[in-house]
Amino acid sequence: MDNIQLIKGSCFELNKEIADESIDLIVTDPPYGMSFVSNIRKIKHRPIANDDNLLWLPEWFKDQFRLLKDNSHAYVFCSWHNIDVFKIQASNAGFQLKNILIWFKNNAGQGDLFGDYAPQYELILFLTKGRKLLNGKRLSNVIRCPKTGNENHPTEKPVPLIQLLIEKSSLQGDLVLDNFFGSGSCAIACSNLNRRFIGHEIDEERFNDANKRVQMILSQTKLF
Amino acid sequence: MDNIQLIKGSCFELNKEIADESIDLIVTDPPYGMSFVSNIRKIKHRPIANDDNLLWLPEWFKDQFRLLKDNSHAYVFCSWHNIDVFKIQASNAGFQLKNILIWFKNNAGQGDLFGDYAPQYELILFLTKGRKLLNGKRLSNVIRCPKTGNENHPTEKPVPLIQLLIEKSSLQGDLVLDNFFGSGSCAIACSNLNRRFIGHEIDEERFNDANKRVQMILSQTKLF
DNA sequence: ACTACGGTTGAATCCTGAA
DNA sequence: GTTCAGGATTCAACCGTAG
Repeated sequence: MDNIQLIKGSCFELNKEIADESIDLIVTDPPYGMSFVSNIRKIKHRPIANDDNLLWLPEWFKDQFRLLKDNSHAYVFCSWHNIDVFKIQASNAGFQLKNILIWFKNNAGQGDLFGDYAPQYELILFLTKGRKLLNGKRLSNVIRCPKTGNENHPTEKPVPLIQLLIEKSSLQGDLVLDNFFGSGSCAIACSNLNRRFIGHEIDEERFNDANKRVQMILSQTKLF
Repeated sequence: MDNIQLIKGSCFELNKEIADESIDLIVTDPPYGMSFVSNIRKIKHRPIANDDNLLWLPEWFKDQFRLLKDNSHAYVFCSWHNIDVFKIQASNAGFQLKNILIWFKNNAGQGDLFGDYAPQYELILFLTKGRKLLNGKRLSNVIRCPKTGNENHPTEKPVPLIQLLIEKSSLQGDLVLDNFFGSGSCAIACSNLNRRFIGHEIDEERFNDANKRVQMILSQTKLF
């Protein structure tokens, strides 16, 4: 059985195949519910699946709570636009919202150029099921990390950022779940840190890209 | 008539004396609804009035909306603990939530030392009534500013931070409202920037302290 | 190690014009 | 009138390179 499992398909279906309380850590970047299509690039990226509404969110959070072991952590990215919905639904599902972390990016986004402040952060819900201590020294809830990304994955999360979260909340050999792995940053972080990984991605093209990216890392790892 | 008016009493009552659409800008730091009593200091500070629940929030936001001129801005501090309530009630009152700013402090707070990330920011709701452009160059929605404060006012907001918000969203001579002026930072910022100010504080001791602080600034200003 | 400088980028929103 | 789709737009911060 592979330690890094990338599965193509809908997490809403595929989660049913995962046993209750079998996951040590959740790190995921779900659709924000913003119908986001970047307009900055000449070639527009494809819309993000399930990004047009958040009707799936309540059941999804409940499923995450079911899958996670007791005394474990979950990190869920979101934006301030829907922070109220994410916060309320995470609580409804049984999670304790322990903190809201700030991913403070290197450069700002666009938006209303004259009537608004420039967006330069994203939020990360830090959720707990039971009580678990964080590894290592105490960190701030404002985390500075340069953005990565490309035309195919404008919402890609930096591997170093994901690695930080994984190291704070899991040990080697632990099983990490990411229902929306997108560009595959979490899989790569898990590979780098010797965590087991199971992830889902419904978009075929994104799945293939991430698969290539991960396979390249895995093959490099084997070489040394 | 004084340009800087500090009024002792409940804003819920005293707002009734203010005419509709007579305020150019709102900058305020209401009770966060956390029943916050600091354990850090030897002399525990007195509980914050109206901090045991947020039942007053819907009507308060509606009143703020009534008082504010069209095409104007409001800045309301809050913490992530109740961001959902603040966000929803601000919208219900008619405001557009244009952004959520991050006040990124220089040093972190306490809290759960082993099971949590250290709190190092506070949130500021950036609300609009109608459309108004920001003055000056485009700023990030993450604002770095060192924390100030003392034993009497553990939640004191830095004058430079308040001045930044006031300068972005108002002109000289404009009238700024702060229903919960606490340590009086907003009054001082207004004095420094030649804005008119009207503010309320229900706690007698805090009112007196702020009054002294402001009178000292005003008397210094007159000397030169 | 430090400074200077050019190149690149951005989970967006507004406005316009067509339907 | 109203909705909707598509195009145009900021500049500050950061990075990499060179001196």
